[in-house]
Amino acid sequence: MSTLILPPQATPAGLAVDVVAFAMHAGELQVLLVERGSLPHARTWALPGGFVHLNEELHEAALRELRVKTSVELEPRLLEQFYTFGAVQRDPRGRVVSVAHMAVLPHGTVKVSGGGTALGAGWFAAHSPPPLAFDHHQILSSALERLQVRLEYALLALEFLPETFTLPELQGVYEAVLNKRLDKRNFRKRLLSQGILTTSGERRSGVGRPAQLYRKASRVRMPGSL
Amino acid sequence: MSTLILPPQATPAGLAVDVVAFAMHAGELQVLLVERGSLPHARTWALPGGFVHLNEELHEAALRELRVKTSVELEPRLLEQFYTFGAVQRDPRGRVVSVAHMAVLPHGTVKVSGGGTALGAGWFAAHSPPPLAFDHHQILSSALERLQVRLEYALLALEFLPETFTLPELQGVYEAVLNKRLDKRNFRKRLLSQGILTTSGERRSGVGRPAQLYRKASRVRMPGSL
DNA sequence: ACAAAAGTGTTTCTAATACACCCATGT
DNA sequence: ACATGGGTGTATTAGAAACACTTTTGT
Repeated sequence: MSTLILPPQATPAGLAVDVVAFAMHAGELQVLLVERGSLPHARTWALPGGFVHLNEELHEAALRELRVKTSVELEPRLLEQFYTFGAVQRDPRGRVVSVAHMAVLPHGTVKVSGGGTALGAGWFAAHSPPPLAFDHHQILSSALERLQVRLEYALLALEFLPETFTLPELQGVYEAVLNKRLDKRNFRKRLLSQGILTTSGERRSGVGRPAQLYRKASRVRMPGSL
Repeated sequence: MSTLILPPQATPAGLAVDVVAFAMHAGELQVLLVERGSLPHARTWALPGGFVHLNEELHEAALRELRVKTSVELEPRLLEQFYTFGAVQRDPRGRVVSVAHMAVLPHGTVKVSGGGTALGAGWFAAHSPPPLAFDHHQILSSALERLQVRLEYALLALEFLPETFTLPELQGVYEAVLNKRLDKRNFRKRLLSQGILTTSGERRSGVGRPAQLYRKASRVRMPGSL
């Protein structure tokens, strides 16, 4: 396997990544956007993203762009590629394909600020975003769909919360992501019957009756075991 | 929105597409492979694919590569992007990302031959393929998973068959894709209760009792209608 | 007549839904 | 005491799964 050069028909397209980073704030599903500081679309809100470096894996590039452009410090709890947007005219500068990633940031990720070429960064309601640069509105819609599909599957909702949380908080994540109300009793039945939560024995105070705290079960219960 | 040139940090990576084209032959799920005629991996089986042209949409490139490399003439019944493989070292020639597509070819797609740089083309058992070039084994596995997930959803199984077909044939598609046996009675109940099939009134002859022919319902029955 | 493949019903179990009241705490 | 939010149980329905024999044709 000798090292060859790319053949002449290889298109030197620009290779970019964009990141749709979700988090829960104020009981709402929010998405992290940056204000572009350079052309095209200067001073327009956009998804954090940029060009992939030559010796950088796609997910590394996504992580780097997220960190540099928004100054978030916490590790994303999930970061996965979900679709590649490659329409010929999607970027006025030339042929640029963007491998779009979806990220979930844990609770506590609030402070963000611009970095690199971004003038600023901020959180916006994911279901009603401001006007966005390029085809980023399409990318966001597509990410929302994927997030909704993956919510049940794979305990994804837990990634939005701190280590311990109450059932009403967890239900809030479901409702914010699915953008609809759920029945409290059925929700609890469904979640608890899966055996993936254990009570943390403690209670959190506030207005009204305190809620039981839960955490992810250290070892997931197999069907048939106690 | 003026036309700018790509900034210096834009990586000129090679942009390729690969196509995992499935079809049913001899009661088995098969995948279309080509024998590479040039380096690297010359004389190794690989997925049909190649570089995207500068003014070509991704799905157009996938369709072109499928046609040129394998000489298939029929239109794919489904052709959709499913994942982008971009590991830095996946191609010894340099940085090449491949937007992988999954295709379903209808019944009757049998004759294939090499074209372009492909020495030959052929059908192989999708669940036990020969050794493949690059990371194509991983791409194939990934496509199989996606195919299985999408099988129920969207009447995908019908795309493997000719316009009219028998229920045992349809069940054969499910069994071949899922790689497991299904119960005949439950299968028929499930499919017929969806109201998406109508009998074609005719019967096909062969060994044993002839089977009823079906076709996709011209207008899908809505819940509540007759 | 027999071999081969198509066709057919019932029972059981599980999961989803709809729905209304009592409980524990802070003020 | 009351306002606030947390917690609980039952009945109904729909879909999934398990399971064996009869029918129609060609030879």
